[in-house]
Amino acid sequence: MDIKLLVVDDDPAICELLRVYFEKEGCKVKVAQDGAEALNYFKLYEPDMVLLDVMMPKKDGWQVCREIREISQKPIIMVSAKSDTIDKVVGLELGADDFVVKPFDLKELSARIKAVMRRYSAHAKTGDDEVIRFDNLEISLQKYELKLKGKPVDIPPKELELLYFLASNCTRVFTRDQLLDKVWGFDYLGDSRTVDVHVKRLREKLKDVSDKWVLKTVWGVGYKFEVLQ
Amino acid sequence: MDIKLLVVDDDPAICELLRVYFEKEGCKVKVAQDGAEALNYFKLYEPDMVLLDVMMPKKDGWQVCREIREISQKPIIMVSAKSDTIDKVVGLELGADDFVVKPFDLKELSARIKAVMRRYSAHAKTGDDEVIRFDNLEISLQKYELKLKGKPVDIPPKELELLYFLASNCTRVFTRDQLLDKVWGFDYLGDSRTVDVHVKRLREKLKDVSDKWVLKTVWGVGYKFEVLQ
DNA sequence: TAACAATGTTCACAAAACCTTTACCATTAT
DNA sequence: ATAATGGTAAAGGTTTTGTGAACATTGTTA
Repeated sequence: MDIKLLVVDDDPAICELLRVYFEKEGCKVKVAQDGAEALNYFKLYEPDMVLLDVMMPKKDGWQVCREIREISQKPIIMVSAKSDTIDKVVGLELGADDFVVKPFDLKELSARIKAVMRRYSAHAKTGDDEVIRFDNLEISLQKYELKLKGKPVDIPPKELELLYFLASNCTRVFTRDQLLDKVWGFDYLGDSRTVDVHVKRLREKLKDVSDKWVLKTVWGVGYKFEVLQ
Repeated sequence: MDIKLLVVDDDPAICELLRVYFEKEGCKVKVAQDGAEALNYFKLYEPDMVLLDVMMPKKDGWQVCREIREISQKPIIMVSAKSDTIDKVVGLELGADDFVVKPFDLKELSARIKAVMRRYSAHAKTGDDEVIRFDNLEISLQKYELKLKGKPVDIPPKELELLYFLASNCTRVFTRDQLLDKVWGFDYLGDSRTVDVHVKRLREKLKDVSDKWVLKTVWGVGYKFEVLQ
């Protein structure tokens, strides 16, 4: 990975960790400790990508993200301690390209950086609205919207994310633990029966919508989005 | 939670507390009181996860973590009295999977163990879809699906696993005990007639599906998936 | 700030699916 | 013929899942 990286975090230990790791990966790394410094370095240093912590004194990550977006479309990955869905949405709305939750796995972060760079260089601006479609079903992550039989239906974020994940990996079975991992996040602490309840509520909403697909229980294993016929 | 746990702490009271608690949770627990002992037990006992105290006489937790990482990728949770960020960063850099601060809440610790195990097992098998195919027969472990003559057929997990095993080792005979071993698990305690019943139910489902293979009884020995012609 | 609404999580119990054992009969080998 | 082995139906018993309701959390509004 041969890119210029700007790391923005008020915690020197984390900055140092990231610097060491990504220099070993072959990146050039510049570090900024607060929002103002970040903006200065961004203009001077012209990095290929920004790793931006959300919680910082003075100017927070959202503000920095907004200001960078006024002058550049370079990819930004937000880093936060909160796994809050709203945060994720806010971040993506402000033009961030990805979102990583502390404590992060360095390997995963590295993979995400590569993925974002790939997207960025492939189509600098395709504005890819990732929409999943099946019979009478339409899910847009960009709009965070669910349409059944063509009509928008209110749905809580977690349910939407779960349905989106299952539908975009249709026919494949996932255990509850795998779903917690993929949808709730790898650092989620909680009961796997939570998945059951979300599936139950999804099924209520999806009842009588289509007979060409179904949220199926695979006994002893987990759930899958099954496509029929 | 059915895992083997290695607890490393120089305080016997804490070891005992953890041992009692996690045995009640269904784990097997081994205790080591210092770093050297920890490494020996790790090699001998082959635990699924290590709970590792940072501050210990002689060899400290960092050192133990480093040495375990030289021989294994098994998950490690570091336990420390300091909530210092530096500690956390160092720990994660050394390859620890999570970090818990004393005094800890047993429930939270338990939840973290589950979360780490989830991550670990999710990463461990980036399963390609291993599909078994014979005439009019298709078994996918990833989809947990059985197709006969191209059409999906509902089937309980044990039956699917048994058929999958036999078909993926076709023409070879297995005794009931071997099947219990391979399909049910080496620690399964039960009657070997259980296999008969599953074979019977499989045969019902597989009747009239194909004449190019068959679940055959090898008298006095066991069963095999036989390919004809 | 307090009350409220929406969402997410946990819990307990009911329901369903599945697995195992048992008993009895059929088949095979000697 | 008889002893050993396999097939099968049915009866529990166990595990897993569904579900309603309570509780917790978060964000919103008055």
